[in-house]
Amino acid sequence: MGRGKIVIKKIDNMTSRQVTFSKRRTGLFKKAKELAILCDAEIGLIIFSDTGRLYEFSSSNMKSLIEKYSKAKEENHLIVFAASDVKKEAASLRQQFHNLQQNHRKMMGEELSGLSVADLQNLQNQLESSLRGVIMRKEQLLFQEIQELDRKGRLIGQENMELYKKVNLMRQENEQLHKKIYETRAEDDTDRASSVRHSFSVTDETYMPIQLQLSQPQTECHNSG
Amino acid sequence: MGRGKIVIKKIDNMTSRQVTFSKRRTGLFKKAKELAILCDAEIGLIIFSDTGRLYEFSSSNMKSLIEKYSKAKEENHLIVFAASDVKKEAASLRQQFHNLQQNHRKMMGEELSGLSVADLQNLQNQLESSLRGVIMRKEQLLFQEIQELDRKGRLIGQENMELYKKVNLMRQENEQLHKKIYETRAEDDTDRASSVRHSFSVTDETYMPIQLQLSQPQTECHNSG
DNA sequence: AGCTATTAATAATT
DNA sequence: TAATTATTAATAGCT
Repeated sequence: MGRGKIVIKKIDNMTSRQVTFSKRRTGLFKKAKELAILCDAEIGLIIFSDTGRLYEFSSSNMKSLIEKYSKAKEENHLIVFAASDVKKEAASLRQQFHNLQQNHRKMMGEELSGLSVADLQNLQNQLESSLRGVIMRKEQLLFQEIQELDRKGRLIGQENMELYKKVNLMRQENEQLHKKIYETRAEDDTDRASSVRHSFSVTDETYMPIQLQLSQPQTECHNSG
Repeated sequence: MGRGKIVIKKIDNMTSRQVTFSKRRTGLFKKAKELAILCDAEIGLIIFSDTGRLYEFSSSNMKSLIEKYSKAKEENHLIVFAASDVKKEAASLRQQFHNLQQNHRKMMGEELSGLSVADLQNLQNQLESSLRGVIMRKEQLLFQEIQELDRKGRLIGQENMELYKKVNLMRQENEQLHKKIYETRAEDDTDRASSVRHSFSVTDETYMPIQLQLSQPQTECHNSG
């Protein structure tokens, strides 16, 4: 449709490129308009020239068209359409955050200058109430820990008792065995037997006090022979 | 460019409208592409058919083109371009708000179940510190108020003293006037003069104690005669 | 910017 | 729906 056929590639000559751009742009806009009217279509056309100039055509309203487009694309949905909503939410959040921060600062004992005596009394009551709650919770935890330690201590104490009973039994068995050896070998070797017997002996008390220290490993009881 | 010339108005016949839409849409896209290539332009074309179907062409990327367009328009700038930024900010604010809220709840003595004894101790220290600050501030305010009341009370007391002095002076003046009348009228009318004299008299004490109650209006002092 | 020879698009038709 | 074609519209190269 011109004096000669052309190949579709970038026009090198800047002047003729700009001329062609002007002509074809006009033609494109015209065709877009015609299509919109003839076929009752909604059309948006955005053109940036190579120099960065913006040319646009919209059969209705470009902003609403872009919003409609973004909605239709679904992926961009949030990016464009919900922008104002997000902005509102952000503003609201900023406000909420600010309020909470003010409140929190007051609770931290900062920025009290604007408060009346009544306000301060309320704040004091709140803090005292919170403090009571925190102390109560802390004491509850500490009490639970003490109970747990006590329970473990008792268990270990019982285990100790059992072990002491065993040790006592073994000591008695040992003594009897020593007696047998003493009776069999007559009276010529008293010293050696006595020394051996002493090396296996434990303290005479069968009573073992229950101790609550958990850090003492059980093995220490066996080693103390 | 067809078998006959046409006028640019909406095509009534639905079938031929759809056919024309299809043909011209193809042609429009082709021309848009050609313009983009020939003149190195950035082009975006959005078409919604009358049935609501979306057709689009972009020489580069539609999203970035829309962003560029919005930037160029300036008015729409925030709507599209800053959308992602706003979303990020909103998310960040949500997070910050949540953190602060958690923190605040703990300070309010709520939701302490997740805290260790050490955490609780820290919280207790913070609350005690805040409480000290609040009480200190409250006492400061109360002290200031007391000082102010004291100052006002003293002023009113002084005023009272002045007034009492005046009253006493007037009483003396009164008495002297009564004496003059008594001397002039001889001794025949003592009772009447005495009653009149009594109606103008005030209490004998010239001493007036300074009172700090502000709620008592000054007029009451005068009435108590 | 305007002109026009020529190509490209497309309306009507099959 | 797709292809054909007569006709109009667009425009490349020129002035």
